[in-house]
Amino acid sequence: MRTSNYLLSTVKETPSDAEVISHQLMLRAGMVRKLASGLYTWLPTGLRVLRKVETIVREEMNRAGAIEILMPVVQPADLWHETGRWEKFGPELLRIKDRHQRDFVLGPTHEEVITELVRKEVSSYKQLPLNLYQVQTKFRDEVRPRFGVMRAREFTMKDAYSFHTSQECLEKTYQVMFDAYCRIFDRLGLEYRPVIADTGSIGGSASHEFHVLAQSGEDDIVFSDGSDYAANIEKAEALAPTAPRAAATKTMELVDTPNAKTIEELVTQFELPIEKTVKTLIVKADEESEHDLIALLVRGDHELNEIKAEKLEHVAAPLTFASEEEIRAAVGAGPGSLGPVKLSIPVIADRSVAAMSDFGAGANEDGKHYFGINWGRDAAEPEVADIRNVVVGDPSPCGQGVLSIARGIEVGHIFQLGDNYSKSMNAAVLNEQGKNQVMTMGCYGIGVSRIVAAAIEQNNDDAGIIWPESIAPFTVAIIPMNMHKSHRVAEVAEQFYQALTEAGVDVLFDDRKERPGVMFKDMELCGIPHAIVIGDRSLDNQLVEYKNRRTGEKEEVAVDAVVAKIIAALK
RNA sequence: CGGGAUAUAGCGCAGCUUGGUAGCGCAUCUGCCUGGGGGGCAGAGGGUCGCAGGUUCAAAUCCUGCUAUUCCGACCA
Repeated sequence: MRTSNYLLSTVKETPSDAEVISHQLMLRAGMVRKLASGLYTWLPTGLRVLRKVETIVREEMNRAGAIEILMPVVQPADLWHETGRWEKFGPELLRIKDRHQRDFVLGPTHEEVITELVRKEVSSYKQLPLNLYQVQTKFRDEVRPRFGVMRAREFTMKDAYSFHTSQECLEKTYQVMFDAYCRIFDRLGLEYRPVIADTGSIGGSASHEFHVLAQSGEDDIVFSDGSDYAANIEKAEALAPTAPRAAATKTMELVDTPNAKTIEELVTQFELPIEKTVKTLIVKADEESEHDLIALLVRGDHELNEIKAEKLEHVAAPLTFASEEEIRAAVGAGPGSLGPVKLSIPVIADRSVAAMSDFGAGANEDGKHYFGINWGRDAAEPEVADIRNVVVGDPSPCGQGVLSIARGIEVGHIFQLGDNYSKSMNAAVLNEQGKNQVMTMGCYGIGVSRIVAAAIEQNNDDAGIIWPESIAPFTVAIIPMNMHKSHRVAEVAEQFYQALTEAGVDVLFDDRKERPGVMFKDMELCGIPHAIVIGDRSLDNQLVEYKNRRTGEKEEVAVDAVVAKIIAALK
């Protein structure tokens, strides 16, 4: 490609509304442009990268035995009613009507459509297992789109769905997909980790996420230093303290705490160790509970894990915090003065809270706390559950090592769905006994457009993007000095361009009538891995300069050797 | 959903307090110079100041409403 025939669209200044580095660089390098909140146009350079990612994903999916199809973005609401997700999905699901006033959705995912397809097309166990995938646009009406294509509303996703007659068969395909994902992220040249994950709104049992490690990631990933255990913090189990609860040493006292509405205020004003305090969070109970509200207790220095909490029996899902009015009506005190003593609603305590003694908590009376509370004596022994986020230094749930935490960008997610969708949609085949059998499903997603941003988060410097070779928009840049005056330079540049193009290399030939500095900056901003600089100065000695974007190393190479050198380096 | 901020040339911003001719840098176009790191000189084009009302002789500027964008929060006990 010649820049004179191309839309390079690079920008010198950093757009003011771009927060993270990948978003800034994608705008500056002319990869994407925003059309509206969460909606992006892909410019030629961005599209080239996107396509390269797609190609790697396709190659590895095909290699792993998956078969490509393409399903519509617009889906009839009927299917979503069948699975109950029309109600469950919430406002993220964009609902539209056609001219006949029939309901449709813009597909945020395709379980319904694929299950509808397979229940019609597949009727015998002999046709299974089957693994179908597509690379398709998804739409999720995100609460807060941000970070450019990292969390966009419209985005490109590879989604695969497998169908089986047995759990064993599903597990086999699940493992094949797990391995294929590792190959994909290896080839993409990214630093990533597969982690144990929650299944979220998609549903199902076993699940792993693939995270690209980056500071700007939106998820907390938990690692053990004593094994290869890794999990999303949503899913990482906080083990019960091994030491038994210490015996009570204090009597409970009622203390006036008019200015302590938060744990922090309580701790600083009364010199209480934060590990001796308890937070009381009031959430709504589900319809089957006898009570409207439930109290959740975590230690003052811990955070509630909402995913764990909403899975508890009698806790309403999605987790909903009670309003101040509801709390006052039920407890008689407002937030800031709540605690387990003489509390009239059911209490669920975190494991670490259950192991506490002589602790402080609200008195359920405005402006007062109890200090020196002990379970059994001052409050009934609570129901105990794991409801907190793990923290750095916690013992690993695998039994070996302690936990550390890093940020990750979720770029892949695989699930064993089981019969969640096939059952509600009655997707069955005849088995070997000639009996109807509901299929077991797996589903496997990769955020293709998000990978482009994630790759930049991991690969950039002050000058711009540093693409891994496998997904660079161009592999080689030809940068001629003063080409429009020097015939010699132009001739050599043309010759390189043809030779590399014929060799199947993606070349960007900067034939603009620009000054050298402009061309250098643009090629570096765009992250092209290899550059050949041609100028009269070195041509005098039959040399040109080779420059590596990642290492920054420069090398003088003989004019007639540089093309061969680069082609060799690419293999 | 709650709170804050912003909206002026393609991009980044000033002007608004104290109402009175629409401004800067970059980019764009023309010419000349320069030609190994976003160069120089000279000239040019480009704006219903987010939208709709209101106040006023006069509104980018003051008032009201709306829209869009963006940041923070949504762990608060």
